[in-house]
Amino acid sequence: MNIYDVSEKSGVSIATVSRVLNGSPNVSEATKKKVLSVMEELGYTPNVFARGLGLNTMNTIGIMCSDSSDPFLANAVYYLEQNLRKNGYDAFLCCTGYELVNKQKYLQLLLGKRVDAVILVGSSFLEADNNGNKYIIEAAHKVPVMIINGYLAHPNIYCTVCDDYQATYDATNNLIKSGSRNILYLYSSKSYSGIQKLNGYKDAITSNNLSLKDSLMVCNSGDIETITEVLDKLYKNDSKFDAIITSEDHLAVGAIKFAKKNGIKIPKDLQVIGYNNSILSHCTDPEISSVDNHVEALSIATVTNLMRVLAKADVPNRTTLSNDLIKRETTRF
Amino acid sequence: MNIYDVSEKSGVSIATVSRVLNGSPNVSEATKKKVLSVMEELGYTPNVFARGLGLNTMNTIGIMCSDSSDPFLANAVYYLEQNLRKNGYDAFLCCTGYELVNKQKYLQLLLGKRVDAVILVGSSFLEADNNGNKYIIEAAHKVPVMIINGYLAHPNIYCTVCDDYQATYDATNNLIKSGSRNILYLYSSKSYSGIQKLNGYKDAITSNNLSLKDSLMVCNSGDIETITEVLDKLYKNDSKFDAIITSEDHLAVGAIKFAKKNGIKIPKDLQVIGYNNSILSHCTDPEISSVDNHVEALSIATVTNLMRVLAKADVPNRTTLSNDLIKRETTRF
DNA sequence: TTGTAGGCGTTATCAG
DNA sequence: CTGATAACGCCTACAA
Repeated sequence: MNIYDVSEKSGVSIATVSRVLNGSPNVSEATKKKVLSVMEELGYTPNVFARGLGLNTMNTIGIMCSDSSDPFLANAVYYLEQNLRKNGYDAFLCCTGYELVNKQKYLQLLLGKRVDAVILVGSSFLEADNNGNKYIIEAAHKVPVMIINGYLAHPNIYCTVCDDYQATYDATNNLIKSGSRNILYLYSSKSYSGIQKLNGYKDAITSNNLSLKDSLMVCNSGDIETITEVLDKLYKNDSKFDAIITSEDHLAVGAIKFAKKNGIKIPKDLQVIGYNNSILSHCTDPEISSVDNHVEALSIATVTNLMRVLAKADVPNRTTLSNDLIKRETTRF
Repeated sequence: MNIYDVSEKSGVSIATVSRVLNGSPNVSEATKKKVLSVMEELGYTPNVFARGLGLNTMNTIGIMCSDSSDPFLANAVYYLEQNLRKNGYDAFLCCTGYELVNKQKYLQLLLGKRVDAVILVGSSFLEADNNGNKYIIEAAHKVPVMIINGYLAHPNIYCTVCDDYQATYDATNNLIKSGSRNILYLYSSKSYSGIQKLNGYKDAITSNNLSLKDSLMVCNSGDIETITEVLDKLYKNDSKFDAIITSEDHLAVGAIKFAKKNGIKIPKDLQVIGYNNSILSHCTDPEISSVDNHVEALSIATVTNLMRVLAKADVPNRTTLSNDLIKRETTRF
């Protein structure tokens, strides 16, 4: 079943069939109608491989994420796929894990599949060491590279980030204004956005003339239970804190559990702020005030930018979206 | 940069280059070595479109799920992608939503991309009305169709399901054995697995000589807050229940919140069982006893079966995996 | 408005 | 073991 069968059955040349297929205006209404009806009758579907061979594209975008089961990333992947499809693109999903060698290997695989562009979801793709980002830059020589929540200044790389610095700054500032003095910053990774948030925290502390303490900046990549224990230990070791701001909702869940365990009242004696405004923030009691980073908006902006890039339109290297704190029951302001 | 360039530079014909490319044994060690080094030098990558055109496959599998941001589905997609890749296949992701027309449309799109098989994740793909499943059967005429958590008896359709009937039966049974008499079954959808669970519940009730009450089987697809309200209303309307078994963890979260709101002690006066053993079951206080349906095992079994199908090996139409109840703090047994 | 013919980069079938 | 050549199915000048 190919273009020749259609051509034969409808009594026109394959060129005309092809024209109909691609909506060329240079076809008479009559033949167009005839060809279409024959296609329908035969149940003809153009072969994407042959088409790809000629046009050197199959309208496919590669989505890379370290772990698509992470709630934030899962959401991003979901919205990306939806919006890509709206624009006629299919999405290759590629879960790389967190090791550099795998990220490199999978990016190569994707390029080997001749995708039209690559979208990297999550700042975990950017290494602190710039050497670790070479593979991304190399890829950008071949196809546009879109990055969500990470920034790399290079031609053909387009980043969509949310303003994590400002959000954390504001959140910390609000905690201070509402009376907290010893604010613990709890984060799980030193990725691009992890650093942004950390800086927001630091600047808010110092600009309020409070002193920055290393003991109040804790990095731990463990799960809820681990986090609960970590906080417990800090507390028992006489670390004083009256607020916790986190880089991920599950860390905030750990904070809630820690407080309950030790009979600490939230938000009276301890304020807690989560990040991502995921379903987790609704599950606990009290429910967690959390920073909403607008995954959907991030995803839409990324796809919109990508479409412009593919259309050779002008697109800025970085697009920044603002975040909003969703106030629930773990904050006093 | 194509096979001709390599051929020319290495002084052999394109046929030989192709043989090297495909690991044919009929190539002398010497020429093989030479060709490989030239490929390396030129940074040659075979064109997947041309290859696809010849072989009529690009080693691609379509994954369809209604909503990849749902924690359970997100996990499944993650494990599927990982295991497909291990077997040399790439995955097209396709989030269809819950409307039949879209499911049909997207399945066509996927087939149009000439995928080697399709995996449907989640029982939401199976309609109660068998007419609504025609599009799946039609697809099975072209490529193997794998279904996770759904069952459709038809050639070239292979289903991997977890034993939701048994799990719900056992869970309900345990609730009864531990003293509960009025058990509320709370579910969110009448999908294939939704029905399985419901039947397990019913049979456990009747086989314990308790009476089945319509008022104790509640279907609601709302979010946590909605569920809390629904339970609240039931309670205020004097509906008596001393245990709640749910078809999804978030429903159980709603149950916890309802209990807290009304000062009901868990598990003393109310036992609660969740489903999916997702991160949500760790977030609440008390933590939720939940049925683990082994998403990873389901995904692995599906991919394993698929690989066998593609290799023309014999595969049963249905593979059933058992579930396990993970006991936490909301049950007395 | 329509048709002819060449090209896209592989694979596979025959000869040698 | 190697090489020439015909598919694979579509797009697109160029010609008519």
